[in-house]
Amino acid sequence: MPEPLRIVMADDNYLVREGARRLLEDSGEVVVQAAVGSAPELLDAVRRMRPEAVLTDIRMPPGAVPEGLPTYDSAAGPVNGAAQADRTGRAMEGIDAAHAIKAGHPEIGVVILSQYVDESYAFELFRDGTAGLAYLLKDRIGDLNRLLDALREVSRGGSVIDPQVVEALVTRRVRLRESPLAPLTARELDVLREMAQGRGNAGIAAELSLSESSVEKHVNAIFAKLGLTAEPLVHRRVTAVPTFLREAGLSG
Amino acid sequence: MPEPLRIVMADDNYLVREGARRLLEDSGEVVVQAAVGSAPELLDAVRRMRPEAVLTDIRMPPGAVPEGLPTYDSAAGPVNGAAQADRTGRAMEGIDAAHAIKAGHPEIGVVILSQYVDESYAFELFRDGTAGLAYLLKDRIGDLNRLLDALREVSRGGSVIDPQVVEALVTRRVRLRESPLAPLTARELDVLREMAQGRGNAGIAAELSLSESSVEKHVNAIFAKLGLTAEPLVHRRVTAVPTFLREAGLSG
DNA sequence: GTGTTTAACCGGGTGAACCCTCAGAGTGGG
DNA sequence: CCCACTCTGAGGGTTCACCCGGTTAAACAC
Repeated sequence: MPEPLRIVMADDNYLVREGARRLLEDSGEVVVQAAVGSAPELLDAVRRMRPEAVLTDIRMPPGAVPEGLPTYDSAAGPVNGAAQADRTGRAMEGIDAAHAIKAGHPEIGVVILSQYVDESYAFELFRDGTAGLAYLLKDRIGDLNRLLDALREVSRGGSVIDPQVVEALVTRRVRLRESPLAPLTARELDVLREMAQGRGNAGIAAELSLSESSVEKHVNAIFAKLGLTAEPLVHRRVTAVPTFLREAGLSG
Repeated sequence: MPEPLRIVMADDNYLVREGARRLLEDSGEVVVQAAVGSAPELLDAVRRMRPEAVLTDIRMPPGAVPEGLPTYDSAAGPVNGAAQADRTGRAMEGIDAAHAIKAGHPEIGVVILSQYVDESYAFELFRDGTAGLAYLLKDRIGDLNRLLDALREVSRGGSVIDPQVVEALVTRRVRLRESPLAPLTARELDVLREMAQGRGNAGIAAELSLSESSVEKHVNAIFAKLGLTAEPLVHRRVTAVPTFLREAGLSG
């Protein structure tokens, strides 16, 4: 049996953090040097402990965990967080922490755990390369070995990506290429964006410093490219807007 | 120290299920008779074990967990789930299971764990009363005692609701009353719904078996009640639609 | 029985949104 | 240099969406 792997782990959810820590330690294959609840605490623990690998949730609060909630530090025992900080809603603090860790300690592997497949997050995680990085889905970890294997793999510079995440990355590229917005020119997108905000042609003209007839020209082209042919009972302007909002959400 | 509480727990997430089970058992205050990964398995385990309390995630798949993923049954040891079943996307299987358990065994308490505050789920959980039921948020469980206290409370017929959930229930009622859609008559809502689907006045007239001038009359009243006064650069029809979609999502 | 509200519908008028044709300028590729 | 595309703009015409005032009928509350 190889020597246990030294890791630091982070999850702001108490049950996940303490439960996973217990499972990993009881396996005998991992030493959990710290189990923390926020991104700053994670970076601090990595600095102090120099683990071989890090296991973190993708959704990490940027501030400390709420006051009174304990985390675990093998050198100092349970510690209390600082004053409560509000969530920013950004779900990438785990990824930001991974990049920061990699920048400061390239030899430390990082395993990111995510509740959902989100190809934009995976894309962001791997933008500087995949070495020493893993992206796993919480609901598809069927036993502890899968997690232990990932930790070991990243600690020696390898990479592990859940197949569903790979598939999502591939389909994202295809959907962007096949988006109904793809044939629109930049100016047409400008006009459609203003249209989606409820502006009439005069309002769009004012906003983009164009004449109304130019706006009309663009609007007609937009309808044609989105395949919105004139139909007697349809209000095309209204139907163009959700198309734009849906596709804009995809790419922006 | 009182006698340990006998519980059955359910969560389709392996890390949460096995980690929480380990934490609870190590506390010495709980005996986990079964730890399962799906709603049917939960109901089956409750039938066989007759626990004093149940701890379940709100988001439970209706089918068995994927093949090969182990769950734990203290009488039978690790068991494998049946053939893989797709997720339905409904997040209330945990609540449906709670209702089923309460119907069959009123003396068994149920603790529901949820990742998010969702007042419609809480409303649904408590629609037949709150006795023997708890609704807790995973991210606000700071230590094991909070969970143990809830399990004990529901096992003796009490009720525990996270204050954030109570607040969400209260603000839901207020928001429904203050919705901009509240002053609209039923017929106006019909017209607005068709409008939101991109129909012109002629299309709405055809769909609702009305004349166009009746539709025009309703449309004008809708704009007035939504406070959408005529402004030179604004296309009111386009701005009415997201208002409707947002508010309809709230109450639907 | 009376009054109010909702729902339906019409006619007339105005303004905005399409829709087509024509035209000029700038940019980039072959 | 030529061609295609994008962007801009105008004029003329048609259609649709508002907007107002008026009417009738049904349902409900007082």
